Amino acid sequence: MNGQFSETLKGLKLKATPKRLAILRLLSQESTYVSPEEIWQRLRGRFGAIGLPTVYRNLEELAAGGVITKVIHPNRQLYYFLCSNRHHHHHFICVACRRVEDVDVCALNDLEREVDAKIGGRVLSHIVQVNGLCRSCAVAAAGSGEKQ
Amino acid sequence: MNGQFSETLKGLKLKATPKRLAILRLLSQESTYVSPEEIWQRLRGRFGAIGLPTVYRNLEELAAGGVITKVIHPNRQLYYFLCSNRHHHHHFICVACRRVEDVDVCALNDLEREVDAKIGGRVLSHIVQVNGLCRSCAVAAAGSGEKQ
DNA sequence: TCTTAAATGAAAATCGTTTCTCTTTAGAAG
DNA sequence: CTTCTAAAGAGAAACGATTTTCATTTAAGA
Ligand SMILES: [Zn+2]
Ligand SMILES: [Zn+2]
Ligand SMILES: [Zn+2]
Ligand SMILES: [Zn+2]
Repeated sequence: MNGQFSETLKGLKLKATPKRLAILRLLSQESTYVSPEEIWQRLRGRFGAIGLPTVYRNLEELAAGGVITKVIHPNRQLYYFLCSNRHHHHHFICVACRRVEDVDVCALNDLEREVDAKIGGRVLSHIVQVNGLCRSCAVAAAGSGEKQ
Repeated sequence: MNGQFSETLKGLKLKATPKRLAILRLLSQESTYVSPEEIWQRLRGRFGAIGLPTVYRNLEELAAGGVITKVIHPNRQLYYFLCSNRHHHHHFICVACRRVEDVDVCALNDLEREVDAKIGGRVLSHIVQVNGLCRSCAVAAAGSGEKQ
């Protein structure tokens, strides 16, 4: 389990430090997207301490290495999510409870090709994300009275 | 021309103030995405003055009203773009020169339907954006020596 | 005009994120 | 098991884009 993560880190040429392993372990157990601050709060007790900059740095490195994913949030803050789905896909995120669901959109390679053909140049990255309320949050919202 | 914008603002129940009209005019003449700060800089001379918060507020209102579009930028700062294409579509953005090109992806309604069916709940918004280098910027980058 | 809610500017606050600098440590080499 | 060094981390401070506050001005309908 930890060996798994150590391998992952070795693959990225990152040292398998306790902090990194803890961050990975936490993310892997979490089914929602999480902010650096939250990760920091949850990790503070264990270890003597962990610095917030360390959390930010590691999350950034892991995201750059493709191990975790950044969430594009309407509030423009940073959130990360570890998804074990190894195929190219994208996400539905619940803005209320922060759950994440995989979305397999078939047209993505087509998309990149279309852009490539029409615009030329180089595609560096693409974002596809659906924001909303998951079923339970939508039901809850409907239960109390809100718009419509 | 200004009447056009006044109508737009009236439609959003926003007063047609000189500042708003100027922001709209500026955006409509611009073929790239622009930051609030840049808009502010360019508008300072005309009028006695315009406040940066005013720029931020108005851009946000216009975006909320669907008149302009937010760009999701890798550097996580705010950028806006006024696109006259009235159909549902998304964008290719050049991270170098900030040009914006329309991308018509056919699968979008399908996407929302798929999410709706698979996940349930309520879809509030979706993001589709392709980031890269436009043709000329890619050529320029290739011209000088960079990675690969 | 007159009236009023909306809009604005200037200054200050906010706060998520990053930088700095010194100390510690993982991991490879011997 | 030591030694060595580049990488990693802690804590504090800085940063800076964005937002808030609040007193003043203004668009627009009556
Ligand atoms: Zn996933
Ligand atoms: Zn939810
Ligand atoms: Zn370009
Ligand atoms: Zn467009």
